[in-house]
Amino acid sequence: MTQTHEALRLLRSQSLSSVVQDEIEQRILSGAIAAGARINENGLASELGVSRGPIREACRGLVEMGLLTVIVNRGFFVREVTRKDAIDVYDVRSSLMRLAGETLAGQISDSQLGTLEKLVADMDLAENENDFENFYALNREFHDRIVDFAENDRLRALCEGLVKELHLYRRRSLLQGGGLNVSNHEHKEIVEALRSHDPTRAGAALERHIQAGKKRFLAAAEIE
Amino acid sequence: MTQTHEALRLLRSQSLSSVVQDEIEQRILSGAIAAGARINENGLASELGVSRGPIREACRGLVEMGLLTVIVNRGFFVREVTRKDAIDVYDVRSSLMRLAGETLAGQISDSQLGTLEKLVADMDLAENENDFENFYALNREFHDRIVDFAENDRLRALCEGLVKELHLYRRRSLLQGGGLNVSNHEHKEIVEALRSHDPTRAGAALERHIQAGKKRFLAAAEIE
DNA sequence: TTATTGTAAATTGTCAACAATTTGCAATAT
DNA sequence: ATATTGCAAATTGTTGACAATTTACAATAA
Repeated sequence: MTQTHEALRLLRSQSLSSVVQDEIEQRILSGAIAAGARINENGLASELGVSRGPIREACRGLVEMGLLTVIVNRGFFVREVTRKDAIDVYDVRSSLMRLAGETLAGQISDSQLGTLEKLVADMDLAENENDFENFYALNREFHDRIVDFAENDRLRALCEGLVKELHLYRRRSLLQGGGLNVSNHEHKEIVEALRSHDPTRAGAALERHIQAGKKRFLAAAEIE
Repeated sequence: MTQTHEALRLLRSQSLSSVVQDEIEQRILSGAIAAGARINENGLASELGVSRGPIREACRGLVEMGLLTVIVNRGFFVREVTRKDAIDVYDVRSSLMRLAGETLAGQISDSQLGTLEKLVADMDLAENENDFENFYALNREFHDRIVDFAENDRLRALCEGLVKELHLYRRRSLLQGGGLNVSNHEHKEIVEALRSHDPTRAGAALERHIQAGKKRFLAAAEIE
Protein backbone atom coordinates (compact mmCIF):
# COMPACT_ATOMS: atom_id res chain seq x y z
CA MET A 1 0.00 0.00 0.00
CA THR A 2 3.04 2.24 0.23
CA GLN A 3 2.78 2.61 -3.51
CA THR A 4 -0.63 4.24 -3.49
CA HIS A 5 0.48 6.26 -0.51
CA GLU A 6 3.46 7.47 -2.51
CA ALA A 7 1.21 8.26 -5.43
CA LEU A 8 -1.13 10.29 -3.27
CA ARG A 9 1.72 12.17 -1.67
CA LEU A 10 3.03 12.95 -5.13
CA LEU A 11 -0.29 14.34 -6.26
CA ARG A 12 -0.34 16.77 -3.39
CA SER A 13 2.85 18.35 -4.63
CA GLN A 14 2.40 17.81 -8.36
CA SER A 15 -0.67 17.92 -10.53
CA LEU A 16 -1.48 15.08 -12.87
CA SER A 17 -0.77 17.43 -15.75
CA SER A 18 2.85 17.98 -14.81
CA VAL A 19 3.43 14.30 -14.17
CA VAL A 20 1.94 13.51 -17.55
CA GLN A 21 4.01 16.25 -19.15
CA ASP A 22 7.21 14.76 -17.79
CA GLU A 23 6.14 11.34 -18.99
CA ILE A 24 5.39 12.49 -22.52
CA GLU A 25 8.61 14.49 -22.63
CA GLN A 26 10.50 11.38 -21.62
CA ARG A 27 8.84 9.34 -24.34
CA ILE A 28 9.62 11.94 -26.95
CA LEU A 29 13.27 12.34 -25.99
CA SER A 30 13.81 8.61 -25.69
CA GLY A 31 12.27 8.09 -29.08
CA ALA A 32 9.39 6.00 -27.76
CA ILE A 33 7.18 8.44 -29.63
CA ALA A 34 8.68 9.12 -33.03
CA ALA A 35 9.29 12.55 -34.52
CA GLY A 36 6.29 13.60 -36.57
CA ALA A 37 3.99 11.16 -34.79
CA ARG A 38 0.61 12.31 -33.53
CA ILE A 39 -0.13 12.23 -29.82
CA ASN A 40 -3.20 10.03 -29.50
CA GLU A 41 -5.02 11.66 -26.60
CA ASN A 42 -7.45 8.82 -25.98
CA GLY A 43 -4.80 6.16 -26.27
CA LEU A 44 -2.36 7.93 -23.98
CA ALA A 45 -5.11 8.79 -21.51
CA SER A 46 -6.27 5.22 -21.08
CA GLU A 47 -2.69 3.95 -21.03
CA LEU A 48 -1.74 6.35 -18.24
CA GLY A 49 -5.07 5.89 -16.50
CA VAL A 50 -6.09 9.54 -16.65
CA SER A 51 -8.60 11.57 -18.61
CA ARG A 52 -7.85 13.72 -21.62
CA GLY A 53 -7.82 16.95 -19.64
CA PRO A 54 -4.38 16.57 -18.07
CA ILE A 55 -3.06 15.11 -21.34
CA ARG A 56 -4.08 18.19 -23.27
CA GLU A 57 -2.75 20.56 -20.62
CA ALA A 58 0.57 18.74 -20.71
CA CYS A 59 0.66 18.97 -24.49
CA ARG A 60 0.10 22.73 -24.40
CA GLY A 61 3.12 23.02 -22.19
CA LEU A 62 5.20 20.83 -24.48
CA VAL A 63 4.18 22.97 -27.46
CA GLU A 64 5.59 26.03 -25.74
CA MET A 65 8.73 24.04 -24.93
CA GLY A 66 9.17 23.36 -28.62
CA LEU A 67 8.78 19.60 -28.39
CA LEU A 68 5.31 19.46 -29.93
CA THR A 69 3.44 21.36 -32.60
CA VAL A 70 -0.32 21.68 -32.77
CA ILE A 71 -2.64 21.70 -35.78
CA VAL A 72 -6.25 22.67 -35.14
CA ASN A 73 -8.62 19.74 -35.34
CA ARG A 74 -5.73 17.41 -36.15
CA GLY A 75 -3.99 17.31 -32.82
CA PHE A 76 -0.53 17.47 -31.28
CA PHE A 77 2.48 16.19 -33.20
CA VAL A 78 6.05 15.55 -32.12
CA ARG A 79 8.03 18.35 -33.67
CA GLU A 80 10.26 17.53 -36.58
CA VAL A 81 13.56 19.33 -36.14
CA THR A 82 15.18 20.06 -39.46
CA ARG A 83 18.89 20.30 -40.12
CA LYS A 84 18.53 24.07 -40.32
CA ASP A 85 16.76 24.07 -36.94
CA ALA A 86 19.61 22.10 -35.42
CA ILE A 87 22.19 24.51 -36.82
CA ASP A 88 20.23 27.45 -35.43
CA VAL A 89 20.04 25.82 -32.03
CA TYR A 90 23.77 25.06 -32.01
CA ASP A 91 24.56 28.68 -32.82
CA VAL A 92 22.33 29.94 -30.05
CA ARG A 93 23.76 27.43 -27.64
CA SER A 94 27.35 28.31 -28.44
CA SER A 95 26.49 31.93 -27.84
CA LEU A 96 24.90 31.12 -24.48
CA MET A 97 27.73 28.86 -23.39
CA ARG A 98 30.08 31.68 -24.19
CA LEU A 99 28.04 33.86 -21.85
CA ALA A 100 28.27 31.14 -19.24
CA GLY A 101 32.04 31.07 -19.63
CA GLU A 102 32.39 34.84 -19.49
CA THR A 103 30.23 35.01 -16.39
CA LEU A 104 31.76 32.07 -14.63
CA ALA A 105 35.39 33.07 -15.19
CA GLY A 106 34.96 36.05 -12.91
CA GLN A 107 33.35 34.18 -10.05
CA ILE A 108 34.30 30.51 -10.12
CA SER A 109 35.51 29.06 -6.82
CA ASP A 110 38.34 26.62 -6.27
CA SER A 111 35.91 23.94 -5.20
CA GLN A 112 33.94 24.43 -8.39
CA LEU A 113 37.13 24.20 -10.42
CA GLY A 114 37.83 20.99 -8.55
CA THR A 115 34.46 19.58 -9.52
CA LEU A 116 35.08 20.33 -13.17
CA GLU A 117 38.59 18.87 -13.05
CA LYS A 118 37.25 15.69 -11.52
CA LEU A 119 34.76 15.37 -14.35
CA VAL A 120 37.48 15.87 -16.94
CA ALA A 121 39.65 13.25 -15.25
CA ASP A 122 36.72 10.81 -15.21
CA MET A 123 36.14 11.49 -18.88
CA ASP A 124 39.78 10.66 -19.55
CA LEU A 125 39.22 7.32 -17.86
CA ALA A 126 36.01 6.63 -19.72
CA GLU A 127 37.69 7.59 -22.98
CA ASN A 128 40.56 5.16 -22.41
CA GLU A 129 38.13 2.38 -21.61
CA ASN A 130 35.96 3.23 -24.63
CA ASP A 131 33.02 3.58 -22.25
CA PHE A 132 31.05 5.86 -24.52
CA GLU A 133 27.89 5.79 -22.46
CA ASN A 134 29.66 6.95 -19.34
CA PHE A 135 31.67 9.51 -21.29
CA TYR A 136 28.45 10.95 -22.66
CA ALA A 137 26.89 11.23 -19.20
CA LEU A 138 30.02 12.88 -17.79
CA ASN A 139 30.24 15.22 -20.73
CA ARG A 140 26.68 16.28 -20.21
CA GLU A 141 27.24 16.85 -16.51
CA PHE A 142 30.33 18.90 -17.29
CA HIS A 143 28.28 21.28 -19.40
CA ASP A 144 25.41 21.34 -16.92
CA ARG A 145 27.74 22.23 -14.09
CA ILE A 146 29.28 25.11 -15.98
CA VAL A 147 25.84 26.54 -16.62
CA ASP A 148 24.76 25.94 -13.02
CA PHE A 149 27.83 27.65 -11.61
CA ALA A 150 27.15 30.74 -13.71
CA GLU A 151 24.07 31.27 -11.54
CA ASN A 152 21.85 32.76 -14.21
CA ASP A 153 18.45 31.09 -13.95
CA ARG A 154 17.25 32.18 -17.36
CA LEU A 155 20.45 30.95 -18.96
CA ARG A 156 20.07 27.62 -17.23
CA ALA A 157 16.47 27.18 -18.34
CA LEU A 158 17.23 28.11 -21.93
CA CYS A 159 20.24 25.82 -22.18
CA GLU A 160 18.19 22.97 -20.81
CA GLY A 161 15.55 23.57 -23.46
CA LEU A 162 18.09 23.79 -26.26
CA VAL A 163 19.70 20.50 -25.29
CA LYS A 164 16.30 18.82 -25.33
CA GLU A 165 15.58 20.27 -28.72
CA LEU A 166 18.86 18.93 -30.07
CA HIS A 167 18.00 15.49 -28.71
CA LEU A 168 14.86 15.62 -30.76
CA TYR A 169 17.06 15.72 -33.82
CA ARG A 170 20.01 13.80 -32.50
CA ARG A 171 18.22 10.61 -31.73
CA ARG A 172 17.42 10.16 -35.39
CA SER A 173 21.04 10.34 -36.31
CA LEU A 174 23.44 8.25 -34.32
CA LEU A 175 25.15 10.83 -32.17
CA GLN A 176 25.45 10.63 -28.44
CA GLY A 177 26.05 6.92 -28.04
CA GLY A 178 28.52 7.01 -30.91
CA GLY A 179 30.57 9.44 -28.88
CA LEU A 180 30.94 11.69 -31.87
CA ASN A 181 34.63 11.81 -31.20
CA VAL A 182 34.35 14.50 -28.53
CA SER A 183 37.86 15.42 -27.61
CA ASN A 184 38.53 15.79 -23.92
CA HIS A 185 41.31 18.18 -24.85
CA GLU A 186 38.74 20.92 -25.43
CA HIS A 187 37.37 20.34 -21.94
CA LYS A 188 40.82 20.77 -20.46
CA GLU A 189 41.21 24.03 -22.33
CA ILE A 190 37.93 25.23 -20.92
CA VAL A 191 38.92 24.43 -17.34
CA GLU A 192 42.29 26.11 -17.85
CA ALA A 193 40.59 29.22 -19.17
CA LEU A 194 38.22 29.29 -16.21
CA ARG A 195 41.11 28.87 -13.80
CA SER A 196 42.80 31.90 -15.35
CA HIS A 197 39.66 33.92 -14.48
CA ASP A 198 39.82 35.50 -17.91
CA PRO A 199 36.22 36.02 -19.11
CA THR A 200 37.09 36.52 -22.77
CA ARG A 201 39.31 33.46 -22.86
CA ALA A 202 36.79 31.27 -21.07
CA GLY A 203 33.92 32.48 -23.22
CA ALA A 204 35.92 31.86 -26.39
CA ALA A 205 36.93 28.38 -25.26
CA LEU A 206 33.33 27.40 -24.63
CA GLU A 207 32.05 28.95 -27.83
CA ARG A 208 34.72 27.10 -29.82
CA HIS A 209 33.82 23.87 -28.06
CA ILE A 210 30.13 24.05 -28.96
CA GLN A 211 30.93 25.11 -32.50
CA ALA A 212 33.24 22.13 -32.79
CA GLY A 213 30.36 19.99 -31.55
CA LYS A 214 28.19 21.50 -34.23
CA LYS A 215 30.72 20.56 -36.89
CA ARG A 216 30.97 17.00 -35.60
CA PHE A 217 27.21 16.78 -35.51
CA LEU A 218 26.83 18.06 -39.05
CA ALA A 219 29.47 15.66 -40.30
CA ALA A 220 27.67 12.77 -38.62
CA ALA A 221 24.30 13.89 -39.95
CA GLU A 222 25.82 14.08 -43.42
CA ILE A 223 26.55 10.38 -43.45
CA GLU A 224 23.10 9.07 -42.66
CA MET B 1 -23.84 38.84 -38.34
CA THR B 2 -20.47 39.25 -39.97
CA GLN B 3 -19.05 39.28 -36.49
CA THR B 4 -20.12 35.79 -35.60
CA HIS B 5 -19.09 34.70 -39.06
CA GLU B 6 -15.63 36.11 -38.43
CA ALA B 7 -15.51 34.40 -35.08
CA LEU B 8 -16.42 31.06 -36.59
CA ARG B 9 -13.86 31.44 -39.34
CA LEU B 10 -11.25 32.21 -36.71
CA LEU B 11 -12.05 29.10 -34.73
CA ARG B 12 -11.41 26.94 -37.74
CA SER B 13 -7.82 28.16 -37.86
CA GLN B 14 -7.25 28.73 -34.17
CA SER B 15 -8.41 26.83 -31.15
CA LEU B 16 -10.12 28.61 -28.30
CA SER B 17 -7.13 27.81 -26.15
CA SER B 18 -4.71 29.77 -28.31
CA VAL B 19 -7.07 32.73 -28.59
CA VAL B 20 -7.47 32.74 -24.83
CA GLN B 21 -3.72 32.40 -24.38
CA ASP B 22 -3.09 35.49 -26.49
CA GLU B 23 -5.75 37.36 -24.57
CA ILE B 24 -4.30 36.49 -21.17
CA GLU B 25 -0.78 37.29 -22.38
CA GLN B 26 -2.01 40.67 -23.54
CA ARG B 27 -3.60 41.37 -20.18
CA ILE B 28 -0.46 40.40 -18.34
CA LEU B 29 1.88 42.46 -20.49
CA SER B 30 -0.42 45.48 -20.43
CA GLY B 31 -0.67 45.24 -16.68
CA ALA B 32 -4.40 44.60 -16.71
CA ILE B 33 -3.58 41.60 -14.56
CA ALA B 34 -1.02 42.58 -11.95
CA ALA B 35 2.20 40.72 -11.21
CA GLY B 36 1.62 38.21 -8.45
CA ALA B 37 -2.13 38.15 -9.06
CA ARG B 38 -3.95 34.85 -9.29
CA ILE B 39 -5.69 33.88 -12.50
CA ASN B 40 -9.30 33.32 -11.50
CA GLU B 41 -10.31 30.51 -13.83
CA ASN B 42 -14.03 30.78 -13.25
CA GLY B 43 -14.05 34.54 -13.49
CA LEU B 44 -11.99 34.65 -16.66
CA ALA B 45 -13.99 31.81 -18.19
CA SER B 46 -17.34 33.53 -17.73
CA GLU B 47 -15.89 36.86 -18.78
CA LEU B 48 -14.52 35.43 -22.01
CA GLY B 49 -17.56 33.25 -22.53
CA VAL B 50 -15.69 29.95 -22.54
CA SER B 51 -15.32 27.05 -20.15
CA ARG B 52 -12.38 26.45 -17.86
CA GLY B 53 -10.79 23.85 -20.15
CA PRO B 54 -9.32 26.29 -22.69
CA ILE B 55 -8.39 28.67 -19.87
CA ARG B 56 -6.31 26.03 -18.15
CA GLU B 57 -4.70 24.89 -21.38
CA ALA B 58 -3.75 28.48 -22.14
CA CYS B 59 -2.29 28.89 -18.66
CA ARG B 60 -0.13 25.79 -19.07
CA GLY B 61 1.32 27.36 -22.18
CA LEU B 62 1.93 30.66 -20.41
CA VAL B 63 3.69 28.83 -17.58
CA GLU B 64 6.16 27.36 -20.05
CA MET B 65 6.57 30.84 -21.56
CA GLY B 66 7.60 32.11 -18.16
CA LEU B 67 4.70 34.52 -17.73
CA LEU B 68 2.85 32.44 -15.15
CA THR B 69 3.80 30.14 -12.33
CA VAL B 70 1.62 27.38 -10.96
CA ILE B 71 1.09 26.17 -7.40
CA VAL B 72 -0.80 22.94 -6.93
CA ASN B 73 -4.30 23.44 -5.60
CA ARG B 74 -3.73 27.18 -5.46
CA GLY B 75 -3.77 28.01 -9.14
CA PHE B 76 -1.89 30.05 -11.73
CA PHE B 77 -0.19 33.29 -10.74
CA VAL B 78 1.36 36.04 -12.81
CA ARG B 79 5.06 35.61 -12.39
CA GLU B 80 6.91 38.13 -10.28
CA VAL B 81 10.14 39.04 -11.99
CA THR B 82 12.78 40.06 -9.51
CA ARG B 83 15.57 42.50 -10.13
CA LYS B 84 17.99 39.59 -10.31
CA ASP B 85 15.76 37.93 -12.90
CA ALA B 86 15.78 41.09 -14.99
CA ILE B 87 19.56 41.29 -14.84
CA ASP B 88 19.83 37.67 -15.91
CA VAL B 89 17.49 38.26 -18.82
CA TYR B 90 19.42 41.33 -19.94
CA ASP B 91 22.66 39.39 -19.92
CA VAL B 92 21.16 36.59 -21.97
CA ARG B 93 19.60 39.05 -24.36
CA SER B 94 22.83 40.97 -24.88
CA SER B 95 24.53 37.69 -25.64
CA LEU B 96 21.87 36.75 -28.17
CA MET B 97 21.82 40.16 -29.81
CA ARG B 98 25.56 39.83 -30.19
CA LEU B 99 24.95 36.56 -32.02
CA ALA B 100 22.39 38.33 -34.18
CA GLY B 101 24.96 40.99 -35.03
CA GLU B 102 27.71 38.48 -35.76
CA THR B 103 25.40 36.48 -37.98
CA LEU B 104 23.85 39.41 -39.74
CA ALA B 105 27.10 41.24 -40.51
CA GLY B 106 28.11 38.49 -42.90
CA GLN B 107 24.87 38.35 -44.83
CA ILE B 108 23.00 41.66 -44.59
CA SER B 109 21.76 43.07 -47.90
CA ASP B 110 21.81 46.70 -49.00
CA SER B 111 18.04 46.82 -48.88
CA GLN B 112 18.08 45.57 -45.31
CA LEU B 113 20.69 48.17 -44.40
CA GLY B 114 18.38 50.73 -45.98
CA THR B 115 15.51 49.58 -43.80
CA LEU B 116 17.59 49.94 -40.66
CA GLU B 117 18.88 53.36 -41.71
CA LYS B 118 15.34 54.55 -42.31
CA LEU B 119 14.38 53.46 -38.82
CA VAL B 120 17.35 55.29 -37.32
CA ALA B 121 16.44 58.44 -39.27
CA ASP B 122 12.85 58.22 -38.05
CA MET B 123 14.10 57.80 -34.52
CA ASP B 124 16.16 60.96 -34.94
CA LEU B 125 12.97 62.76 -35.90
CA ALA B 126 10.97 61.34 -33.04
CA GLU B 127 13.78 62.21 -30.64
CA ASN B 128 13.82 65.84 -31.79
CA GLU B 129 10.08 66.08 -31.38
CA ASN B 130 10.18 64.40 -27.99
CA ASP B 131 7.72 61.84 -29.32
CA PHE B 132 8.69 59.15 -26.87
CA GLU B 133 5.91 56.77 -27.77
CA ASN B 134 6.87 56.72 -31.42
CA PHE B 135 10.55 56.51 -30.55
CA TYR B 136 9.85 53.47 -28.44
CA ALA B 137 7.92 51.76 -31.22
CA LEU B 138 10.66 52.49 -33.76
CA ASN B 139 13.33 51.36 -31.35
CA ARG B 140 11.54 48.10 -30.84
CA GLU B 141 11.12 47.56 -34.57
CA PHE B 142 14.81 48.29 -35.07
CA HIS B 143 15.74 45.46 -32.75
CA ASP B 144 13.10 43.14 -34.15
CA ARG B 145 14.34 43.70 -37.67
CA ILE B 146 17.91 42.91 -36.77
CA VAL B 147 16.82 39.63 -35.24
CA ASP B 148 14.55 38.85 -38.19
CA PHE B 149 17.28 39.53 -40.72
CA ALA B 150 19.62 37.11 -38.94
CA GLU B 151 17.23 34.34 -40.04
CA ASN B 152 17.66 32.12 -37.01
CA ASP B 153 14.20 30.96 -35.93
CA ARG B 154 15.28 29.82 -32.50
CA LEU B 155 17.05 33.11 -31.87
CA ARG B 156 13.95 35.01 -32.94
CA ALA B 157 11.64 33.01 -30.67
CA LEU B 158 13.94 33.34 -27.68
CA CYS B 159 14.43 37.08 -28.11
CA GLU B 160 10.68 37.54 -28.34
CA GLY B 161 10.23 35.66 -25.08
CA LEU B 162 12.95 37.63 -23.32
CA VAL B 163 11.44 40.94 -24.33
CA LYS B 164 8.08 39.85 -22.96
CA GLU B 165 9.71 38.81 -19.72
CA LEU B 166 11.37 42.19 -19.37
CA HIS B 167 8.03 43.87 -19.92
CA LEU B 168 6.70 41.90 -16.99
CA TYR B 169 9.24 43.67 -14.83
CA ARG B 170 9.49 47.02 -16.54
CA ARG B 171 5.83 47.90 -16.64
CA ARG B 172 6.00 48.47 -12.90
CA SER B 173 8.83 50.92 -13.20
CA LEU B 174 8.52 53.71 -15.68
CA LEU B 175 10.11 52.25 -18.79
CA GLN B 176 9.23 53.03 -22.31
CA GLY B 177 7.25 56.21 -21.86
CA GLY B 178 10.13 57.62 -19.90
CA GLY B 179 12.26 56.97 -22.97
CA LEU B 180 14.94 55.75 -20.63
CA ASN B 181 17.29 58.10 -22.41
CA VAL B 182 18.07 55.67 -25.22
CA SER B 183 20.71 57.27 -27.34
CA ASN B 184 20.22 56.98 -31.08
CA HIS B 185 23.96 57.28 -31.42
CA GLU B 186 24.33 53.63 -30.42
CA HIS B 187 21.91 52.65 -33.16
CA LYS B 188 24.00 54.49 -35.73
CA GLU B 189 27.08 52.67 -34.52
CA ILE B 190 25.28 49.37 -34.95
CA VAL B 191 24.24 50.14 -38.52
CA GLU B 192 27.76 51.29 -39.35
CA ALA B 193 29.20 48.08 -37.96
CA LEU B 194 26.73 46.01 -39.97
CA ARG B 195 27.58 47.95 -43.12
CA SER B 196 31.24 47.12 -42.61
CA HIS B 197 30.26 43.43 -42.67
CA ASP B 198 32.55 42.85 -39.73
CA PRO B 199 30.92 40.18 -37.49
CA THR B 200 33.01 40.91 -34.42
CA ARG B 201 32.43 44.64 -34.63
CA ALA B 202 28.68 44.28 -35.23
CA GLY B 203 28.33 41.74 -32.45
CA ALA B 204 30.23 43.95 -30.05
CA ALA B 205 28.16 47.00 -30.97
CA LEU B 206 24.93 45.19 -30.26
CA GLU B 207 26.17 43.63 -27.05
CA ARG B 208 27.31 47.03 -25.81
CA HIS B 209 23.95 48.51 -26.76
CA ILE B 210 21.94 46.01 -24.73
CA GLN B 211 24.33 46.23 -21.81
CA ALA B 212 23.91 50.01 -21.90
CA GLY B 213 20.17 49.44 -21.85
CA LYS B 214 20.62 47.23 -18.83
CA LYS B 215 22.54 49.97 -17.04
CA ARG B 216 19.87 52.57 -17.86
CA PHE B 217 17.24 50.16 -16.68
CA LEU B 218 19.00 49.43 -13.42
CA ALA B 219 19.53 53.11 -12.76
CA ALA B 220 15.83 53.77 -13.39
CA ALA B 221 14.80 50.83 -11.21
CA GLU B 222 17.05 52.14 -8.45
CA ILE B 223 14.99 55.29 -8.11
CA GLU B 224 11.63 53.67 -7.53
C1' DT C 1 -6.99 41.42 22.46
C1' DT C 2 -5.04 37.49 20.25
C1' DA C 3 -5.13 32.47 18.82
C1' DT C 4 -7.56 28.69 17.57
C1' DT C 5 -11.12 25.96 15.80
C1' DG C 6 -14.90 24.85 12.84
C1' DT C 7 -17.77 25.48 9.01
C1' DA C 8 -19.43 27.52 4.57
C1' DA C 9 -18.06 29.42 0.26
C1' DA C 10 -14.89 29.70 -3.35
C1' DT C 11 -11.60 27.57 -6.18
C1' DT C 12 -8.84 24.08 -8.28
C1' DG C 13 -8.08 19.25 -10.27
C1' DT C 14 -10.11 15.79 -12.76
C1' DC C 15 -13.43 13.37 -15.30
C1' DA C 16 -17.08 11.93 -18.56
C1' DA C 17 -20.04 13.28 -22.25
C1' DC C 18 -21.33 15.69 -26.43
C1' DA C 19 -20.71 18.34 -30.79
C1' DA C 20 -17.66 19.22 -34.67
C1' DT C 21 -14.11 17.73 -37.55
C1' DT C 22 -11.09 14.57 -39.69
C1' DT C 23 -9.82 10.03 -41.29
C1' DG C 24 -10.49 5.45 -43.32
C1' DC C 25 -12.63 2.85 -46.60
C1' DA C 26 -15.97 0.90 -49.48
C1' DA C 27 -19.09 1.88 -53.35
C1' DT C 28 -19.62 4.22 -57.48
C1' DA C 29 -18.55 6.72 -61.59
C1' DT C 30 -15.18 8.14 -65.14
C1' DA D 1 -7.03 1.65 -63.27
C1' DT D 2 -8.04 6.13 -61.22
C1' DA D 3 -10.97 9.59 -59.10
C1' DT D 4 -14.90 10.78 -56.63
C1' DT D 5 -18.56 10.34 -53.48
C1' DG D 6 -20.64 8.98 -49.29
C1' DC D 7 -20.99 7.01 -45.07
C1' DA D 8 -18.98 5.03 -40.43
C1' DA D 9 -15.40 5.18 -37.12
C1' DA D 10 -11.98 7.64 -34.85
C1' DT D 11 -10.37 11.82 -32.99
C1' DT D 12 -10.28 16.50 -31.45
C1' DG D 13 -12.45 20.75 -29.16
C1' DT D 14 -15.30 22.17 -25.65
C1' DT D 15 -18.40 21.94 -22.00
C1' DG D 16 -20.59 21.04 -17.46
C1' DA D 17 -20.35 18.39 -13.27
C1' DC D 18 -18.24 16.49 -9.20
C1' DA D 19 -14.61 15.56 -5.69
C1' DA D 20 -10.73 17.55 -3.18
C1' DT D 21 -8.53 21.41 -1.47
C1' DT D 22 -7.98 26.04 -0.07
C1' DT D 23 -9.73 30.41 1.60
C1' DA D 24 -12.68 33.45 4.31
C1' DC D 25 -14.70 34.32 8.42
C1' DA D 26 -17.41 33.81 12.44
C1' DA D 27 -17.52 31.55 16.97
C1' DT D 28 -14.96 30.17 20.81
C1' DA D 29 -11.16 29.87 24.09
C1' DA D 30 -6.89 31.62 26.20
